Amino acid sequence: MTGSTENQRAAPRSDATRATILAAARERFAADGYEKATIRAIARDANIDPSMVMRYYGNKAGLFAAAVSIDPQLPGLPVEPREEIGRTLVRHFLTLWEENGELTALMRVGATDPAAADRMGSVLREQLIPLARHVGPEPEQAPARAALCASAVLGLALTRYVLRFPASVALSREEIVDWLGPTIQRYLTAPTP
Amino acid sequence: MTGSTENQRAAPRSDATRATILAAARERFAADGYEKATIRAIARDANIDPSMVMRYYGNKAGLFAAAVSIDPQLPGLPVEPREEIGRTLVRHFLTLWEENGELTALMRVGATDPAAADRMGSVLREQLIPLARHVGPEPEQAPARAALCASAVLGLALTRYVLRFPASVALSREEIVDWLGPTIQRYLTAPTP
DNA sequence: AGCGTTGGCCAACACTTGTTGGCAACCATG
DNA sequence: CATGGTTGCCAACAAGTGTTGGCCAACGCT
Repeated sequence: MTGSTENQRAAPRSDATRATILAAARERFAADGYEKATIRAIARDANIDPSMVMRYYGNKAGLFAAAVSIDPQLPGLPVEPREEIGRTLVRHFLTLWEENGELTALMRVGATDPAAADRMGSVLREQLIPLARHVGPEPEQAPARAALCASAVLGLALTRYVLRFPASVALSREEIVDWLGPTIQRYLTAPTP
Repeated sequence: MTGSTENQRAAPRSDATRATILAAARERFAADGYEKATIRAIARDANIDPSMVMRYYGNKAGLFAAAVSIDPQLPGLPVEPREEIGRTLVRHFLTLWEENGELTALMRVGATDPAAADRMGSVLREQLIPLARHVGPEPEQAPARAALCASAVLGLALTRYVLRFPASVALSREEIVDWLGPTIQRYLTAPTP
């Protein structure tokens, strides 16, 4: 099964539908969450038979795992104007969220599924906390500071992209950066209050 | 059917199981979200037959509506040391969240169900925005300021009570007040950045 | 006692879900 | 041409869902 020693005869057209399924899955998961996004609905969106989804991705969990891959490249961020890191982070997360809607899906699912929740937590553990340790004072406070940053960023994502509060959706990118930037900056670098 | 012109003969013992069902429903909804919290599971928790749930609450939606009633009495808050309103609000929300877990249920459900999302939004509309209008400068900015406060508070609730990030759970009540208080204060009262 | 009302359970319905196996068409290679 | 693997669809399965109606036991009344 897909174990190919010499599979170079031009991409089979299955790859096309494979991608189509994945795209449909992303949209559905983002829009409806895990349970309400049924395989049948996803297959219908992709103009494909439900059984094909199973063939390509094994089961629903596998499809979800494939649909939502997350890695905000935090280590690649410019830390340099150190008093600007708050704004930089907010901008980074905003583009991240607007470019791929899978993040919304991940939040919707994480609200009920522990596995997805842990997946979000891994970003905190492996990227945000190290960043906080690197950029802020008193390294042993890094987890707390990072958690606060996460709550600020995810809170905005929640009200804006998941719950879609009109007042939150109405905020412009610049407003958000101007308001949230200093908050993140303080959470990361300010001395303990 | 239940159309009673004269139903005053002392609380029937059905009220007891009625309450038992409601309690079980709250826990299940909070723990599992709307779809995964099945009527059968709730009934099992309440040591009752599933059909009783239907009899008492009509249908699943009705049960959820009854289980999750939310009204943070924001208007009743002391606004007075006006430079303390940030801390006051954070403390208020923390106790609110710790006293009744239905709020966690509401967030879990709001992540996928638009009706529940709107229900959360109503709190913003009817209580937070008026508060922001009353306490902050430039009343026409009240929606934006209130939305930012909501994102901060809900973000913490998300990471702490829903996703249960260890780093967020580890925060003490005082730490949270000390960190989030100034943030809310700034969102509400600071001049436009 | 007999009566109706109430609180409760059981079994079943109709439906949707994820998932599986069999079968028809294609397409490149021998 | 034949062959074998790929790509796809159809029909069905078993399990779980919300929901309904009928039946039984206990209680309060006259």
